[in-house]
Amino acid sequence: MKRTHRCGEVSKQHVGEEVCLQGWVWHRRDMGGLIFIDLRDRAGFVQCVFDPSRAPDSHAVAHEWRSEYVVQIEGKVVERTPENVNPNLPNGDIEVQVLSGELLALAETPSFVIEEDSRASEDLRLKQRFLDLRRPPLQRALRLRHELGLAARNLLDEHGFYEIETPMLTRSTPEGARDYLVPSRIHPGKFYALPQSPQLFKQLLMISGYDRYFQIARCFRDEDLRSDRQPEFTQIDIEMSFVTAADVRQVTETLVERLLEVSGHSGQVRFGELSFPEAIDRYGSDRPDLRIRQELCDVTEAFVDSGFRAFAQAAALEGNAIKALRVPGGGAWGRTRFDKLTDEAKKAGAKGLVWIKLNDGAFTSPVAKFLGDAALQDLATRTGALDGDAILLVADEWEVAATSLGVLRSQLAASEGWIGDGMQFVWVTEFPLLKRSDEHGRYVARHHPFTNPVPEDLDLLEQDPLAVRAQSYDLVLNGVELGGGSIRIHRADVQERVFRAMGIEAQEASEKFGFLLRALTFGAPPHGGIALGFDRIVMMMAGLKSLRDVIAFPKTTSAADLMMEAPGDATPDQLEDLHIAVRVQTEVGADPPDEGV
RNA sequence: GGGGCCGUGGUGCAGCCUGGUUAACACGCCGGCCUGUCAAGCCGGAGAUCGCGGGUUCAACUCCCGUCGGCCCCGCCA
Repeated sequence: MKRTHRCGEVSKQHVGEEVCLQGWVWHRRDMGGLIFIDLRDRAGFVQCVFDPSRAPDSHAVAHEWRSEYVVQIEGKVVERTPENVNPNLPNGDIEVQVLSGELLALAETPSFVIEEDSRASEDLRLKQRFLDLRRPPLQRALRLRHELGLAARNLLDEHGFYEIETPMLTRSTPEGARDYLVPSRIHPGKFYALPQSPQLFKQLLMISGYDRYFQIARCFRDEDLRSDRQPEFTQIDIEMSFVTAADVRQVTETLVERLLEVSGHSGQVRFGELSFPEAIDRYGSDRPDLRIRQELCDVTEAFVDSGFRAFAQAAALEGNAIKALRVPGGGAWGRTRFDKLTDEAKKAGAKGLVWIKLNDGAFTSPVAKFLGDAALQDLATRTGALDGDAILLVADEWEVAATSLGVLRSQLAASEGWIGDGMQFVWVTEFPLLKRSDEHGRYVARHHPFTNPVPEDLDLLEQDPLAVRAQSYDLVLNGVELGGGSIRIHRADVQERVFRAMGIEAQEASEKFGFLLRALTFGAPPHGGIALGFDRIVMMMAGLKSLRDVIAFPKTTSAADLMMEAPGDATPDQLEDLHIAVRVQTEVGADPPDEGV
């Protein structure tokens, strides 16, 4: 007999039916007489009853079954008697009375228990990912991932997009992250690079007239990892011709609304908008978490004529600011707590942190004596600080002052429970086109070098490059950057000016991006697009905190695959073919390399 | 590249600071009892020399150094 249903799909509507189920033995409860087995598959599980008086053969078989055996049962779906109903289970009102059972495959005792919330350490689970993937949370996450990917494809198709694949073996381009390189056998000494994103290809597709493109594209970046960063990850990559930033954002919002719907986040979503300066000024971050209500205040004015020399001087300087953050309840905190906050602020670039406590109408602060009561009262009014609160202050260059307090804002929000519920989407726009790079000693693109400047800022490119705004936009959800995009440069002359502003001369530009510059001379439509981090979207929609929980076979923080034992050694023959000599530092006492598989 | 935390039966942890008994506990596993359990229960049992290497010491799971691996963070990355 063939399988008739998935275990988790058997429900009250099947009562009376004869079914054949196949799946894994999950929990087995042997009463001596009756044996209960929860038979599990990707759809869920169902309780199967083996009754020695009704079907002695199958009962004897089930007696031998153990966890994770793969088995087949045939039986009848019956309603449970009222006292035996388990209301906590989706199908706890029914069970399968087994008539016959057959073993399909034995299983070793799993090295960790397959359960909803595993207690096993993550590296063990990663080593035996095939077992970990049996756990319901992983099964739900990968199902959701499938559904979101499918929904994205369908929606983009409905909006006239073509899904077009672009190469995985491509060439290294300057700017951006470190590339993963692939040596060429046929071209000795040359390397392909795995794409950091399909950026250039999608622009070329626009130039070729494909009008609307998307791809659920794998991207690779050889940088150090975090819980929200994997060396290979997936983007929903979108590009459109003859559009403005508003058009791209409109499509993106429609897409995100569909994805919310599919993942069960019903209700209206608002997409807020903040300019980059506003985001920095109010939240101290270019990806603010708007679930946190506390905002930064600008109190520069309060210090202009203040008796606190250090701050008065800072306030007087052009481009500087004094930013304040009100900490509800901070009045009760001790010295140590503020010292720790000061350390954090310094790590974030601030020169220091000033704190003021307000208790019973009186101010306490290391700098209280320099300020005087009137000034302190003024500060309290400006920040809205109440009795029992504290105020944190940083004086510095405007962006440094704001972002260092922004770091404290996020940290305090996490520790003090300031984070509200919901999905707070916000577009961050008007990013500066360029930023200073200490590493390169010149300006580099904040987004990427093909981002179109705001037209009215174009002439600032030569005079005041940092003041040039980009036609770019980031989509932020609850403090997590879901994606970003821009309107691209579609004129060769503008592209050359931008390269020049970044200190890339015409010859260098043509060496590195010649194909793009050439393509731009053959009739490029105005175009723009966006790339959304698909893994992050799934993570957020599933309410999870780690990307590893929404990727079937993720890598560790050292970019290793513990199950495959990747990366692995290459054989001398392979290296020979690739014209590669390996120079590894072998240290005395170091472990010998693993045997591998 | 830097900082922090962790590594003890199959799994998760206690012990380590204040070196010295049979390395505790829970889950899992094995066996027994049990016909309505659903994280089944009760009884019994097996199972670790403490990531690896070196050092200190009469003696190291415990102290020191190094190393490997995992996680988190900064730098990096969009």
